[in-house]
Amino acid sequence: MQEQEYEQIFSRFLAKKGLRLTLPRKQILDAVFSLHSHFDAEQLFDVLRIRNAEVSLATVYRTLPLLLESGLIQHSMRQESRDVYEHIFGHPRHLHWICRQCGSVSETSLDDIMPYLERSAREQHFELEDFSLNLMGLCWRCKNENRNQ
Amino acid sequence: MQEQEYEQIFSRFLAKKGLRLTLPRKQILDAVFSLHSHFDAEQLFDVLRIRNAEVSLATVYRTLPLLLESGLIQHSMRQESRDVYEHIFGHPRHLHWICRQCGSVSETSLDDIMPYLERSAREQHFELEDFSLNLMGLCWRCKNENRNQ
DNA sequence: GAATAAATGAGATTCATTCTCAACAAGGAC
DNA sequence: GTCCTTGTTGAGAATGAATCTCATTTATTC
Ligand SMILES: [Mn+2]
Ligand SMILES: [Mn+2]
Ligand SMILES: [Zn+2]
Ligand SMILES: [Zn+2]
Repeated sequence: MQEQEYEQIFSRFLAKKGLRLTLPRKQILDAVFSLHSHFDAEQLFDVLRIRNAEVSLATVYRTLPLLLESGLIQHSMRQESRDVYEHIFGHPRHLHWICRQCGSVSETSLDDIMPYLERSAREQHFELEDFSLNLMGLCWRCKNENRNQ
Repeated sequence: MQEQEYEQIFSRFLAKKGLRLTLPRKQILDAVFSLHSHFDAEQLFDVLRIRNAEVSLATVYRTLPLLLESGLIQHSMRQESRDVYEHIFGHPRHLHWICRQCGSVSETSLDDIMPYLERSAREQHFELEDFSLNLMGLCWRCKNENRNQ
């Protein structure tokens, strides 16, 4: 398999910090990019086990902040008292609509909103690094379901 | 002291659920509205102790979801692995700029953004109940500080 | 091939939050 | 009033995601 671009990015990021792209880190990285949805630490750990990667949960927890700092993943939301992430390299930023009843999450574009946030950041001389916009309520499905009762 | 409007609101909310505005709940409510900044459960508990209200921490944790559901407070952010709230009754919604270095939080208006969110919610038939928009990065202060080193 | 610094797994620990449970109050029916 | 149901509370136990400790291993530098 050819070297992925995300691997180069992570490897360079690590090198800049005097760290190395070890096998466990590479396996975690690959697992993260094998997933195409939101995940928490435990789910990522499960994926690693399925892929026969011998990585401990401690190392998963240790690697997540590195992936965050490298910009390859983002912290997306907190659900059921777990931190939820997703990879963002190669994906446009988006916002999350979270149904409080069924827990479903859907995504929409940030295009309309970004310019305002960027302008506001500039006005305050705030160096924006990351952000999250999560909207809670009832999805159309649950809304209808509630109505029919 | 005259009865506060928030008390009426909370009382009615509770009644609708078959619950009562007991003394501990009233004391928690008053403590929440005596604060004019973000707070977490422990900080609220401290305020209650200072005000000589004999309320247990368990009751604080039990009352926060009720206050949330009543719409009197909102969950503002998560900081240092604590859930942070603030009362919103009588305050305009706003977004948070959180400095990752000094931990400071500043607020700006949501006016520019709200219409887009509301339109987007309508388009998806999503019933929006709550949301949070938190922006992480470096405040101007920390940005300058880092530059001068 | 020493010396140094980073990395790891296993298991212990932390600590915000939730749960359990026994005791207590409020309110309605009679 | 008493009985009964339901809600409320404090104290302390339990939970569990996330972090930390430490002994051991691995890579890098000189
Ligand atoms: Mn997403
Ligand atoms: Mn605020
Ligand atoms: Zn739903
Ligand atoms: Zn700062």
